[in-house]
Amino acid sequence: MFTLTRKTDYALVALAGLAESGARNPDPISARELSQRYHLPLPILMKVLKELHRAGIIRSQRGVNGGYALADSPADITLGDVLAAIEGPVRLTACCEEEDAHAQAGCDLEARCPITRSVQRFNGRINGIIARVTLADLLGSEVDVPLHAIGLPPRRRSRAALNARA
Amino acid sequence: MFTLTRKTDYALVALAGLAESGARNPDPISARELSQRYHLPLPILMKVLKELHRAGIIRSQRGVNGGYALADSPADITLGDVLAAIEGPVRLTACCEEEDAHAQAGCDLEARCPITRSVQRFNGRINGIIARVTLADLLGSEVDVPLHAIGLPPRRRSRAALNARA
DNA sequence: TTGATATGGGATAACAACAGTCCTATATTA
DNA sequence: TAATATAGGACTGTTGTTATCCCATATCAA
Repeated sequence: MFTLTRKTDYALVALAGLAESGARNPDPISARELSQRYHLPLPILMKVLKELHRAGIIRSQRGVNGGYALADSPADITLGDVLAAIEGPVRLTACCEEEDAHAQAGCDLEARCPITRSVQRFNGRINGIIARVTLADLLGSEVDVPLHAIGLPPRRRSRAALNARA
Repeated sequence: MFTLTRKTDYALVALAGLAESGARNPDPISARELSQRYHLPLPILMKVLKELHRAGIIRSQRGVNGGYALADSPADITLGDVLAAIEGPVRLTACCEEEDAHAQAGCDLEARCPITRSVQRFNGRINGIIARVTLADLLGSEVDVPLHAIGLPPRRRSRAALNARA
């Protein structure tokens, strides 16, 4: 279904909160405060924030009055960064390994597979897109901007629509 | 991770096989033959083919010399059709319900969520893209064609790369 | 120095989705 | 009638997600 995990949801909301707040105030925000502001379950949010910190997306301040703040400008934090931090690298199939890895582990039909090349190329496109959508885009409801000049042929009718007609 | 399920993998390979074969020969191909040709596990492949048939993507012929064939030209079968048939509709989050549905079921932070609109828009973009990538594209290793004029700003360095530098 | 606050790093268990197997019914052909 | 092949669904083991909890460490203020 291509659905984001709930942890990723929480991560995006929390990052949006940090971005909005950080624009006005340099003080870090605690997990508890974020949890209350957006009604996110505290234990899971804490876990998510730890993972974002480990990935270098946010910086932390321990102790009283501590909390988290973005490590970079919202325009420099991408959806790809967040997905990689929470869910791991985006790979459509097992044959879409990272460049450096010893590729093609697991799939034994590789040799005669008619779609490996295309799937790998499409996987690259997806990674290219999520590497360009930034937190600033998500905040500004400007997702259309980085994607609007996409230049594709007209959208096809869905199969469901075709069947409904018959 | 955005990973396709194995059933979707099998579906795409099987459809590619049907497309290639159907271009030369109108006879249907059995599940067993597809299984042998591409080394796909037969029981799961049979299940997948049934689901593709129920979705109207392929047509079937029962009995001796029976099997499956594409219901349409490869240029008219989209990745979106296949994903919807095997994995259900593509939704990034719970707040990306189908247009007709009674939306926003489940997420209780909806009201103050800072990213709902943008995520919904991005979800729409993804559905637009998978509705334009066809089986013919996947077969012809021409996925670049429908996506190449994407006109996006340069790809950003990944966070991992930035951290490695430090 | 002590206590309160907050993050850092796991360990662990409940739950849902996926992957895979199996059985029976139905249709078609030889 | 026998063999082949799809139609439909029940069922189970595995995996990944979701969620909770515990203890260690750092910081600040009284």
